[in-house]
Amino acid sequence: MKRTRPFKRKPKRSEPKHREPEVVDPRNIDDDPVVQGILTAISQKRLKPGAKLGEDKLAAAFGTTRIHIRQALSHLASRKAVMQIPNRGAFVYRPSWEEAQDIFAARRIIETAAVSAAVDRLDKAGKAELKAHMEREARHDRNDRWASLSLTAEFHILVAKLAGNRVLLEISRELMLRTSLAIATFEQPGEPDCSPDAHPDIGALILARNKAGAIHAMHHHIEEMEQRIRPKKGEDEVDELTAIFQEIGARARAGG
Amino acid sequence: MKRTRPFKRKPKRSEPKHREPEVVDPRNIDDDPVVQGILTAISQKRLKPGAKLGEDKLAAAFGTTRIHIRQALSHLASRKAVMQIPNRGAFVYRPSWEEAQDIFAARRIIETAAVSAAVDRLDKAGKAELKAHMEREARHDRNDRWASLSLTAEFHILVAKLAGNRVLLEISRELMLRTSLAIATFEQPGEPDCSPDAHPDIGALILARNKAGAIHAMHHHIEEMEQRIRPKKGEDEVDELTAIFQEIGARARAGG
DNA sequence: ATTGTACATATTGTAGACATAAATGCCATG
DNA sequence: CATGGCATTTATGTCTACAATATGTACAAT
Repeated sequence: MKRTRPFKRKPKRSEPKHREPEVVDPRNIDDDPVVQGILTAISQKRLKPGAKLGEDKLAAAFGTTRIHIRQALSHLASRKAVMQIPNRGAFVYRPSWEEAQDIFAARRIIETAAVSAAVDRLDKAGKAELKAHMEREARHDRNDRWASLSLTAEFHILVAKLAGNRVLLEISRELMLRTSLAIATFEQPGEPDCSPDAHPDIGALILARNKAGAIHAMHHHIEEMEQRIRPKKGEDEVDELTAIFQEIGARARAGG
Repeated sequence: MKRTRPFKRKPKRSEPKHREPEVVDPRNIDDDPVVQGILTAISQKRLKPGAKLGEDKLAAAFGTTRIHIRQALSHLASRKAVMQIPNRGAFVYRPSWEEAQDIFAARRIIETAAVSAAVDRLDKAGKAELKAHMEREARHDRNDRWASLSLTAEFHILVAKLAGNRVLLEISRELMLRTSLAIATFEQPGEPDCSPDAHPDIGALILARNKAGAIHAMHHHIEEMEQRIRPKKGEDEVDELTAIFQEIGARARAGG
């Protein structure tokens, strides 16, 4: 070493100047490969609602440590993609029947508004994007279930993107994911998520700048999706039990 | 001990039966006192956008360890209440000007829909709640800034609650918080967040079941809020710099 | 046969220590 | 007087080990 300082000049640092963060790239946890992986697995329905997400197994699968897994899981929990239970672990989120209905209702509100804005703002680039997507969706292999699921989701995301509101886009993304969980929980086996003809119709109406028509078509489309799910009998029994126990628990907390 | 078992009967466990979680209380990270504390501090504008949230300081302030703080911060980051920057720490989120506008636009869409649903579903209990809130808001101490802020936020939350859609309610909560960050970032000093007469008007229209009128009033109210904020000159310069540096960074990454 | 108890195991939660990166202050140099 | 390098300090990121909790199995008791 060149020189040791014999003593500290200013032992107490002068009030650390709080420089606010200006020119930096904020970390985006959504780019985390673990988060991405779990999300795509869920939206492709390879992970079913209620499936256990063990930390060790995930760590081994993704080749990282438990810390990253924990961070990813807690992020997914705050987006209601997984449910965390103390000392038991993380599970793929399973919405209740009421929540499923609320999700569809929220989507009706938000996506009809998105369609409206998309029609208003439609420009050349937007038209091109929309046409490109519609072509891809028209001639994709319908037997490839995973591709179908991805494409149908992308259509709704694309409409939200064309609306030009990033906040609404984030919300739509989240609702899309929760929709696929709702469908996975309550679907009748074998039916597709979206009816195959709805997207071309909506797309064409947007391209034609038929605002009222497009809004109506989107509303109807989401309504149709909702009508494909049914509350499961077994679920109702469980919900009944849950309600009973919750009431008991509440009484216990209140009474003493 | 009573007896030691000489050997294991089944050394390999028979495929752990996956019991799905049914009757359990999922952890709600929102109940965490750290999360609560930071959120209320933000919505009361005691923490300003850009303020640094050091882990050690928070741990000391809340009397807990860094682990809990980290969890809370990462949760808040995924709700866009704080921004995390690698190796620098967490800061109270500061929305961009575009984001602020998008937030208000999203609120116009969602809260007008909420008002509409609230009018449809209004029952005795709802009327009572609404009246009770309006009275509290009418005769609160206008000099108590924190109480005012809480009350005005509660009105919007109450309307979302009356709409009877929990998903929409969560979204509204999140947008409320982000609104207060947007206002804190771009407000003209000294002006209140909400105009004082708007809430009684909207409440009266809901009580009168005047759906169209209530929707229009809510729309106008949010528009008015939005018109109180202005892009800051300094911010624009910074944004310009940010854009430049981001471009440079992207070029560097692309070029090698 | 079914229920209750105790131990074994697996998994999650937590704490502390260590590694690493950014920010600050000091000092030399132009 | 301003600027740039160097060392120190502070703060964050990560790992490892241990503790706490729940689950599963075997066995005893009714």
